Amino acid sequence: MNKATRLALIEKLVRENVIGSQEDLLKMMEGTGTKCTQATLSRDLRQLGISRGFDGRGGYRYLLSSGREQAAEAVPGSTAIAITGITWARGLLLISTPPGFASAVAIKIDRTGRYEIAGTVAGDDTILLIPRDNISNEAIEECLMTIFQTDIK
Amino acid sequence: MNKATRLALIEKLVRENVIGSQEDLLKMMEGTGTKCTQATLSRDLRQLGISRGFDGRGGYRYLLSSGREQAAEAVPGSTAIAITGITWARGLLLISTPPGFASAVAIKIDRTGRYEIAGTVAGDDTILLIPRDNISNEAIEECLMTIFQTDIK
DNA sequence: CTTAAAAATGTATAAATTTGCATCCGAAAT
DNA sequence: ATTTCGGATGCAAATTTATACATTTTTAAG
Repeated sequence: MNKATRLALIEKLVRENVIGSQEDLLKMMEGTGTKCTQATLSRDLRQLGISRGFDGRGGYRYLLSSGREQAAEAVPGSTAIAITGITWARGLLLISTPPGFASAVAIKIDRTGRYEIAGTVAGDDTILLIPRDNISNEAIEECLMTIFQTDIK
Repeated sequence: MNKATRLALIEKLVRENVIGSQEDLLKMMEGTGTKCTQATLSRDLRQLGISRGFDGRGGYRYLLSSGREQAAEAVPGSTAIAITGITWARGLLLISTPPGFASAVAIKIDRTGRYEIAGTVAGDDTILLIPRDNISNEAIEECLMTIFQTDIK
């Protein structure tokens, strides 16, 4: 039994069940032959981006983070790692970041003054990037590569 | 001081700051004259649907449930001067403002309820204005002229 | 195969959050 | 003004989660 198997099991259990505590999850794992301690579970949940929210009926429930992407390990001083995902939609690029990081990343993009990028709008953990007319998605992605590659170790 | 005030303060603080524990939030509340105990905070957070997630850097952060954003406080006085530029792209209008002014300007636009404008999204220094289908760029620009001309001395 | 370094895990403990219970406070009714 | 009722709150205990530390396991390099 390896860690990947355990993480997969945990994600599956959390996705398919209403689980209110780590102890409950542990019990659920017992039958499967893939067990661990509560401490390990705590660490696993963080790695999976699974946090405890509310079940809407007065109780708690573990939930997969809405962002869906799990952030890579942080590299201090780097903003490149603050991009956790990108999605194209209607000619616009949605950039995901960890909570609170959107502004910092957007500012970095804005400062380059790249012509291809008409502008950005940053929320808390999402940036909307609007390309100029007649600029391809590929060109924009290349811009981002250029902007952030020096930050990537 | 009543509960509604406290809840509003808590939501505002959580929305605008990276808060990792209830104790931290308590300390932040101290200066405001609206205080309570950590136990009450725990109950308040549940009521507001605010739960603890991850900040993407190895720490924790309290988060509002499903990305509900809240309009910022309107800035009294002239907002016309707060528009530093506009750019059309992909049928959308990007409005630039000085840092921090986007919300105030966007609110002013929204309040007019102009039919031609489907909606706006404000970041910190940029507003994305989405025109309704089949509305010309010129019509939108005229709307803005109308909205802001009274502010222009 | 052996060794060194890194990663993973469990144990024990600390830290953080939740909750039971008693009390307090304010609104409505008498 | 007094009583009554229900929500709100603080306190302290219980519960739940996170982490420091030691140990084991895995990985990588000779």
